[in-house]
Amino acid sequence: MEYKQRSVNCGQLRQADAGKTVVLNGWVHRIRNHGGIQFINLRDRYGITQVVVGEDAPQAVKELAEDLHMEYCIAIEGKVIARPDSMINPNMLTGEIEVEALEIQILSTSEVIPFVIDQESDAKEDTRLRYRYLDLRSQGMQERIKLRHEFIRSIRNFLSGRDFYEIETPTLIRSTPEGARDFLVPSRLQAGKFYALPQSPQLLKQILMVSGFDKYFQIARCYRDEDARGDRQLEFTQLDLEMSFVKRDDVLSLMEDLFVEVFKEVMDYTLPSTFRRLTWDEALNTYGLDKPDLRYDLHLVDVEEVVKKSSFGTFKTILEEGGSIKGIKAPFSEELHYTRKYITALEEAAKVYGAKGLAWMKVGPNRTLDGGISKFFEGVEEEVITLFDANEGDMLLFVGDAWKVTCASLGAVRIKLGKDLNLANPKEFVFCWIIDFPLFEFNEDEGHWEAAHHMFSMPQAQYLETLEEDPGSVKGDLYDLVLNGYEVASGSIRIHDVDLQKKIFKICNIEEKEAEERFGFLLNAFRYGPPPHGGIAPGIDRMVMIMSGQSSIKEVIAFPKNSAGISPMDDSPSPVDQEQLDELHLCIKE
RNA sequence: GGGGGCGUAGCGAAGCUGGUUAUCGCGACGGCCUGUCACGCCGUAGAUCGCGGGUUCGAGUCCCGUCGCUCUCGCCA
Repeated sequence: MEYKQRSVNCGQLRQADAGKTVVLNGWVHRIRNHGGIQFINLRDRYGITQVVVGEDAPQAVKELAEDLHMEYCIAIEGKVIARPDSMINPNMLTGEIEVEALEIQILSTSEVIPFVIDQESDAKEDTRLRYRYLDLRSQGMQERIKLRHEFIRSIRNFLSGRDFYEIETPTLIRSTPEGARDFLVPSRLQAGKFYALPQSPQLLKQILMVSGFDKYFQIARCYRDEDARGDRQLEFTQLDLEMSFVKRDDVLSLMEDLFVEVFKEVMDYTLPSTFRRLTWDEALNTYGLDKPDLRYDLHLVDVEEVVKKSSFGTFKTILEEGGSIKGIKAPFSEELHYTRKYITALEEAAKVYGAKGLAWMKVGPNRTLDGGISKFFEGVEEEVITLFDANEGDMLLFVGDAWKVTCASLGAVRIKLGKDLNLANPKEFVFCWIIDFPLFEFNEDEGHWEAAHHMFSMPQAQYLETLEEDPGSVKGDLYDLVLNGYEVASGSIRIHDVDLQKKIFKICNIEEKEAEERFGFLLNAFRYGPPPHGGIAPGIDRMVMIMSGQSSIKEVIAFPKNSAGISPMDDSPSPVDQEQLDELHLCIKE
């Protein structure tokens, strides 16, 4: 079809363009028909331009204009007119001008759309995903997809400038069933055998280090067959990165430099040149979780000493049994009243993470304690108040339980308070490092130790001697990067010593034969002069989500899946033909 | 697998303790309108109230079951 191709886009024209004859291509965003005069807002990726069809317009244009409907794709040829001052629309990029239509071509028509394209679609997520092609037309989605592009481009620029090579690794790889569940791909050529989609390019990038590509990165798609969450999809994108001859701090400072530059470039946001570091122990003890939102300070307080002096038997028993008692101060608030109902809501948040209850007391006038469990603290009020740096109207909340439960429960209370008290500035971005993670955790169900992160992370030097005797105490050269309460990157210095690697396998209850089967190719590579190396992998989707102020990763992925792993647009996953199954040597179990 | 929330017209919502013909906005359709920019005004159509069963004289509303969506715990090296 012959049609007029655009000479300008819909976000471009200004007063200075007045008088020009232009062609615009775009979608009919809104029509305002006043009888004698008609306004058409024409939209494309770049903006919206007002087109006028007035009394003087050619008859053919007037007739065609009457036929237009929302989301028709059209071409307009017209003359740029400067609007008189009184008609300038300051809310539009192109509000200084309008285009007087001389010719209109309908490039394609649209059926009645299921929801109106607006700044943000107000349709339910399910509907938005079914008609994702329409949802993506909204300004909000367009902006987020653009931000994502610029974020990735800026990362590529920075790393290329630092001598990194971007190297692709296969997405059909060997299944190594640790960690998350693998997505499997049946092999046609090798009957009964399967590829797996990578949970991350972990082993391949380590092998690239053995190959001498000492600075590698990749914008890598990763696949984990686990239940989705607001910040988790079946497939997601990581900046996968690895370097040789580096120590932990080299990786951390590279990331700091990277994000300082990228945030400046794509957000015009100035980050500090280094990020705060918390050890894993500190993070849990102080904030209750390993991904604290440090935009606000609200922290947990260890109250074991004062509990010992109190008469609160329940808590004392917990201490005697090796548990942990902590508290948090909910600061006095004009807006939020600490009613019974609200305390119950906080308690519910704590219970999700295993707390049996949430004890409380109020700080009264003249440094007194009221209500709740305050009667058990007679005589030590001053100590409690000092400990929390509390003032009248503050509420003190306590959990006593196993250390992890206490931390996690109060961490959840902290997050709820932060949300309800609006403590976090949505325009602020606060990074921090969590370092010194434990290398192993004990799997109660299976009765053996397993890697807390993955099995290729280096134990810290001072634990090398006692590795096997006391795995629980071993800290690894592991680090997470946290942004506004989300884990946005995770990495470690890797093991590059075959014997040490075998020792780790053994602690994780993996027999030599089994290790050989699964990771033999890595161990083989390690026989030929592997360099010391380490890396990290920031999650692209999560970071763009946070940067764009969203709380769901789906808002920054063009075609995401829903929480059941279904793509409502193309209705995948879908059944396949018997023929396909036969070729793959598969049969479906009823 | 567990817990919370939701499901009413194409879309988004209201519908309190059960009670006539299920309401509103957007959108659609018809009409009027020469300066709007979320245009305005008049009118019209459009709903097996997710589905199945039950209680009742009477169910969108109550009960049981079921399906779907969503958030979340578990899970996510």
